[in-house]
Amino acid sequence: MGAAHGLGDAGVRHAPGRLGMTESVSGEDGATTLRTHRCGSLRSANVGAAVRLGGWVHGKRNLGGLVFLDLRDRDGLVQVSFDPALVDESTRDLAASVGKESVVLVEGDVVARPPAGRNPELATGEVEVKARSLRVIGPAVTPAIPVARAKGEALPAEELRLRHRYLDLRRPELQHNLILRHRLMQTTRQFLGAQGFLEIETPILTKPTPEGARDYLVPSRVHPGAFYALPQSPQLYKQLLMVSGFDRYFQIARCFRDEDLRADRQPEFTQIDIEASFVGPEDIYRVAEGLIVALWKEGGRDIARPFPRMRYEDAMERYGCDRPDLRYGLELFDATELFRSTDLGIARAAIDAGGRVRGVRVPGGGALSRKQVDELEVLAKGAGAGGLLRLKRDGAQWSGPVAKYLGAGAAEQIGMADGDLALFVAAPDRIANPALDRVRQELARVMQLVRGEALCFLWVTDFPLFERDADSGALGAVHHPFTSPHEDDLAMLDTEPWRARAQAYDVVLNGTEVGGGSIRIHDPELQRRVFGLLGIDDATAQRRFGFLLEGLRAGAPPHGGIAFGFDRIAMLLAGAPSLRDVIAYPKTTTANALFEGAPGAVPDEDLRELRLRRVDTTSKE
RNA sequence: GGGGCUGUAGCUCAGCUUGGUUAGAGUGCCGGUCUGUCACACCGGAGGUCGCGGGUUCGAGCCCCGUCAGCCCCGCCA
Repeated sequence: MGAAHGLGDAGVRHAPGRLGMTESVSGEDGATTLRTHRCGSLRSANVGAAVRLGGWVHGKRNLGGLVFLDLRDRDGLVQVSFDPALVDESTRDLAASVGKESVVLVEGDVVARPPAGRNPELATGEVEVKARSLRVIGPAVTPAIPVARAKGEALPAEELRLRHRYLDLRRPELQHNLILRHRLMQTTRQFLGAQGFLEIETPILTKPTPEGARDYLVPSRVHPGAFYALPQSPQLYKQLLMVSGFDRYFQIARCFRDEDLRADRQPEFTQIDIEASFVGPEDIYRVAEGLIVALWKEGGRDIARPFPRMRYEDAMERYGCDRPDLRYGLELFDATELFRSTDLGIARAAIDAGGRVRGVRVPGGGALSRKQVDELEVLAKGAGAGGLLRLKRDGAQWSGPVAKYLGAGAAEQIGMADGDLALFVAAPDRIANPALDRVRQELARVMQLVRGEALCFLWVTDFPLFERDADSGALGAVHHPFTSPHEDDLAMLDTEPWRARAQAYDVVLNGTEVGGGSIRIHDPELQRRVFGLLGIDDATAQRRFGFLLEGLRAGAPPHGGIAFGFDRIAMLLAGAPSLRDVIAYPKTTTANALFEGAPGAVPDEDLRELRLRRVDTTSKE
């Protein structure tokens, strides 16, 4: 945080290629008929120039005879001085009386500041503008929330920041975030365009799909009682573009899902959507890695490729998670054999029921307090585990509830060194995996195992094609119903389809999924079989996805693709704590738009035209 | 659908544990002094539906119930 009124990011500002200064966006200087430069772009090289500036009054210092204004625009701040020797009294009085956040036009001369008067915390701190004239052309009422903040001053409540978004967006931090977002979009277009990908837009008003997330619905006026849906993704459209022969497609696509929000989840969000024909997974990996390298480079980070890969099966076994954070170790291991012959009831019961005992070795974990381990157990239980078994080594001493059940030498087999801790969950994998995953992540946090700014990218491959509902046994698609089975597992579709792998893959960064995709089914018969396994009969498939099946029958090339969460990437590269900080006008956790007040009521006559009627929902069901 | 945290001056917060005089601080805002500040400094002033509704009580910012909003999490997100 820079000193000057929280203008911020002083360290970043001077790092070449990082911050969205004029030069790095498009090379223009902002000159118009009303101004010659942007305020924040002035440097020592401009000394001697007569300039006209337009900007917002960021701060004001009135020393009596001498008045300073800090003038701000998207490039930054510059100090403007009103010296009684150079301006008449009325101009100086105007400068002294202008309200913060007013828009003014200033004419003046760029001068070098005397050495003692320089401000090293300001990019323009070597110079100032000595004003000759001032016009207040956009007077501002006192801002409801501060734009300029003192060092260490807290942000206003997020509710107010969203309500007065036009003010919040004036803050240099958010200006930086949106400028970065712009640059990432340009990088995407440039990179994919150069690879022969065509940017093609697909409809926003689409056909409702009962599968997957809830749709946002739009009533049709021309077809009373019928609805469009806003797209959850352009999936089917892009597959049909492949059928049409466009070969390589991309879109920076807005997508909509009517589900509950999180800090990293908005009801409308942006994906980099990619699809290509005559490809296998390797082709997608190559393009995706190239794009990611380009995006992170634009964000100021160099990353190595190719990314390491891990099969889904191995990720679950070693980390209990399909998007493991590889910035730290703490791999899981199987201790079933150690416990099989013991009298430890919990372990025996779990093993007899077909489960396993798996655990995590924690080097130096003996230093954790009883309370800290108790808290880990709370997390494990919250994730569904019955408990967390503890074993601790202190010199030659073994302690913890598990110690006395293990035979001689058993503890050594676990490979624990002096001062180590081991934590076990005895349960079937579907319970142990999420529990150990939580424990592992919390251990990394508590023990501060993540240091520096490591970027651990990873491909997770060979996801299962289906997941089985724990109660009904019904199959659901892990990725989506159009995902191609692994060619080696096609035979399993008739015998044990739940074991079949998919040609599906995710890109994971530090435990966060940044993208995912698959090779699609291009054979209409195979697509019908997969629909069938998913419980979608021919008639239903025809009704919902007839246009896809029809397209596949019209001569479909093998194709596949991937989609990246663009907002999430922007958030990561901006170092922002929330998706809301990289979206100009985001929604709240109840999907409200506080600034413009959406969603809103509509007049009854509009509803009549749509053949809709308001229904009283006050009585709870 | 469920759980947690928060809501007091324009903004950020204290006051709530243990109900009791006129609800405070910093900042911002308004007025004044000040010619090199950059969190300018100094002097003075205005500014409150304690989110909203109900209840308990002689008395509620504080206790209870409900409700609204924001944030975080679980479910959900093919």
